[in-house]
Amino acid sequence: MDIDVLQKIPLFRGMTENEISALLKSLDAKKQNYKKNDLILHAGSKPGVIGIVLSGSVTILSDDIWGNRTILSHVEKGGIFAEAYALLEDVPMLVDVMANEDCSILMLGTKGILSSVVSQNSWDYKFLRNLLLISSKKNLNLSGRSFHTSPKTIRERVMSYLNTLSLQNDNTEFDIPFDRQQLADYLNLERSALSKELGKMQKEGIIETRKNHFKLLTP
Amino acid sequence: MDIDVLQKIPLFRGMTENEISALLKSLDAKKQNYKKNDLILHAGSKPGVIGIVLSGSVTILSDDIWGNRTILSHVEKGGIFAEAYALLEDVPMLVDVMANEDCSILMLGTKGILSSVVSQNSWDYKFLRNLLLISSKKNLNLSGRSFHTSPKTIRERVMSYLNTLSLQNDNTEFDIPFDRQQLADYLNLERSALSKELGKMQKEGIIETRKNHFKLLTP
DNA sequence: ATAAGTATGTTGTTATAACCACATTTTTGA
DNA sequence: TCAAAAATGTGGTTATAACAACATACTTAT
Repeated sequence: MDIDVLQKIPLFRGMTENEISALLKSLDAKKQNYKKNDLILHAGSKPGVIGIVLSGSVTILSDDIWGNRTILSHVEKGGIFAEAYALLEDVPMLVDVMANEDCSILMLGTKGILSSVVSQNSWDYKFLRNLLLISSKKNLNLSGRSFHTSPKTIRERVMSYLNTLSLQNDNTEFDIPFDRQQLADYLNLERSALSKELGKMQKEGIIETRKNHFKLLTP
Repeated sequence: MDIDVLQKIPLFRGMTENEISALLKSLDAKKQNYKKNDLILHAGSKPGVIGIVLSGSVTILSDDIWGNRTILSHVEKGGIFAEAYALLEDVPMLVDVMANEDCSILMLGTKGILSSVVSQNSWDYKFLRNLLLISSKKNLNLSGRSFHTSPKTIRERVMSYLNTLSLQNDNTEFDIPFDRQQLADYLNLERSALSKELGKMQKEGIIETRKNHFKLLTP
């Protein structure tokens, strides 16, 4: 295990090599390799591990009992998955985790990690802190998306999203990090329907847009 | 400040009275009262505080620049809000927090709480642990909802939701915690449209339902 | 037991988003 | 710089969800 690789991962930020190797031993770290489409964790189980993507990427998905598959998200190199399930030990997973391509995963057994009431060693406090930071970021992303996708009309979803971007940039003019297809996916819309609506909004003088650059107009 | 009241709040779980009062002092705790519809925190600001609802309840909402208001969620007594923003100190709030009724709020200034690399006292480790637990739970709830609301058709959203409940209960027969209106709100649907679809699904022999009891049939 | 109130179901209409097929523009790379 | 590919836009059609208005069932309190 290359400790110096791990030091660059957000989960291990601020930790010394010694702390990381103590952590790995203590949490029974196991590196595992998967082939594309291998099932890594499955819905209904309680694996009690945090998965860290060392290479490749994984897909979070769900198959329902009628056979429909839905892709929920991807986790890239350096990202972690299943951490919420690992911490809430009695909640069964509601999703599957599958190898999106050949990948290697580091599994940390977190059983009982939240049960001690005091910091026991030099790394557990940092580990909790990093987990909390990651969890908070995921939270903000999730609630932002849920916010943008709750309106029923395309217009409202777009407005909600652009308004947020404007706030974040503290400017009515800004770039978005998506192309049209990605924006449509993010807002749970059909691409061409989104294009159509953006066109209308321009004609109505509400926005100006070219590629991923947007300008909000308030007449 | 009644410490024994705080001990019942998840954020302070496992802490002694001494620890809680040390924490309150250290985090510059301030109790504040708000009248219904008072703005407690506003979009664009970086308050750097965790809000704890001691009595009453608050609403998380967003007003966009075109004047449309969207209600995002409610936080009841004992719940906390703005914690993700408090921890990610440079992210401006994307939402407003408003008093849903007369309420009293305990504000904790968390500035720099994540900057120390070691546990400094007897409460910070417990505090981080509780925050992480709360954050993880919010995460699971958020991603679950986002999952259930991403399909475009009513049928698929309902199936997704019921399938999850079935998994959680490890049974094809279960009760849901919503009435029809609440389920519609949760799935971002119109109530009568939901009723219609549930009726269809029963006729087709996919489900059986009466009130909030459901049974999944797989023919 | 009954009336009032609330929740749920039903029907028909309308608005709108998905979908499809293709045109146009932009990007890429040879 | 040109051809190919990718991204984006447009128009028409269809499916479906929202909406409105009302009927029925189920609760609750008196």
